[in-house]
Amino acid sequence: MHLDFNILITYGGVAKKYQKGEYIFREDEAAYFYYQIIEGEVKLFSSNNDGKELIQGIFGKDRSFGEPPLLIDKPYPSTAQALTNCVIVKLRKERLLNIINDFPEFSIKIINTLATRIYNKANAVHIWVGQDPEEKLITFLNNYKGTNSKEIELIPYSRQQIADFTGLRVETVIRTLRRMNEENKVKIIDRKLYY
Amino acid sequence: MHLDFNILITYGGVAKKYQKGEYIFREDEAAYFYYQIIEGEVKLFSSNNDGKELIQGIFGKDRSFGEPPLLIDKPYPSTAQALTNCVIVKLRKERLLNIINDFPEFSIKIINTLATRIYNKANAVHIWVGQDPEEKLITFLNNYKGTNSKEIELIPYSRQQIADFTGLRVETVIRTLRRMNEENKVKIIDRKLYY
DNA sequence: CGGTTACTTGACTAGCTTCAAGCCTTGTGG
DNA sequence: CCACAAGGCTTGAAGCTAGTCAAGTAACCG
Repeated sequence: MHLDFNILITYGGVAKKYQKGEYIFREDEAAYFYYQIIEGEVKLFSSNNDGKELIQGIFGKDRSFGEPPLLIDKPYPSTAQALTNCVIVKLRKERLLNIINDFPEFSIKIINTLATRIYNKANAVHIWVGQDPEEKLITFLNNYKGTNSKEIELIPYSRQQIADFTGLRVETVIRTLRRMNEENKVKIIDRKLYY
Repeated sequence: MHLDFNILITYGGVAKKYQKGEYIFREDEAAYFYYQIIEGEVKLFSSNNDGKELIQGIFGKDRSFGEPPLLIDKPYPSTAQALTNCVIVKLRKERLLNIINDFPEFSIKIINTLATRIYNKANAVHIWVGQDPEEKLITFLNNYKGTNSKEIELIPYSRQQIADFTGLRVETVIRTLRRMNEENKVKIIDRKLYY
């Protein structure tokens, strides 16, 4: 989802700066705002008892995030953290509802956004169905490409991030990718991963 | 989501019987219909290369399913199969859109439904974050109770279904549940599971 | 009752995780 | 411009444990 900047400001949205590493919201907190990224990258993740993270998504410019809990008045099931310095517009829930009221065509937009996210999550499940690490990694890579669709491209994630996306350990990711490189299933050039 | 039966029929919905085991739709098929269960239970699942299943959900009376791909014109990411003999209303996509047009308040309903599903899926991710089987099972059981919220209750799933929900193997589920029973974390009476 | 399905148990094994250590790259401050 | 710190990446060795396979038992259903 992505609302026009001018509309956001008109309805009382406020652009706020976040330092790299700063938290935008945390797991279990109540949801009061609609967030849309103007600049920078945001990581959305849940963590388990041991502090291990599972990344739900990494978002960039013009992406909104955290709407589902906002829309249904539930606490956040995950934490949002700035990966880089960011500028993010915050808009109070009531104001978002005002926008939806004043521009009914947004309903359709929201429905499509939410349906798309469910669809993507349903696909992401394949990552965890896969028994062996290679299957998980391939599914992860395909899902990433699905949203971009070029032929072969740089995967802009660190080994640790890939591990946190797939639920594997860094070492397992490294070893598996190395083997897949030898088998020409991925390309690793100068430590960078291509697929 | 749940539409009134009379409205469904008025707009051209057709009630159809499905035998136990019959498929309602399959992974990768195009989506043309809105489905709502009148009677019986439906299992929604994806499978991997080895034929191992991962259950996305088991639904009963008055539940609709499969809307996200329908709304965004994508093929189904999972398969729907009748767990019992079922009666299900099928409604062509255009007719569903007609209903939405004629009853604008449904937009809100749909948005809430979709937001709720995303929220639940985000929670379900915790199932796979968990390293050890016990953590996965506890998360699964909590998620199940979350939608019902009674104190202690029968879990109406077979060991195999729990395995397919959590991505574990039947044997692992059995052994872990037995240990959890000994440690009073769950109750097993006469092979039935309570939590 | 006979057949089918679900559940249970034991033994074994593969391979992921863990732990520990070292290397490479990048950015920063003197 | 160089030295150093910090973070990411890589490797090896060892242990644990969930998966696999095989067999047997209990419940359910017609």
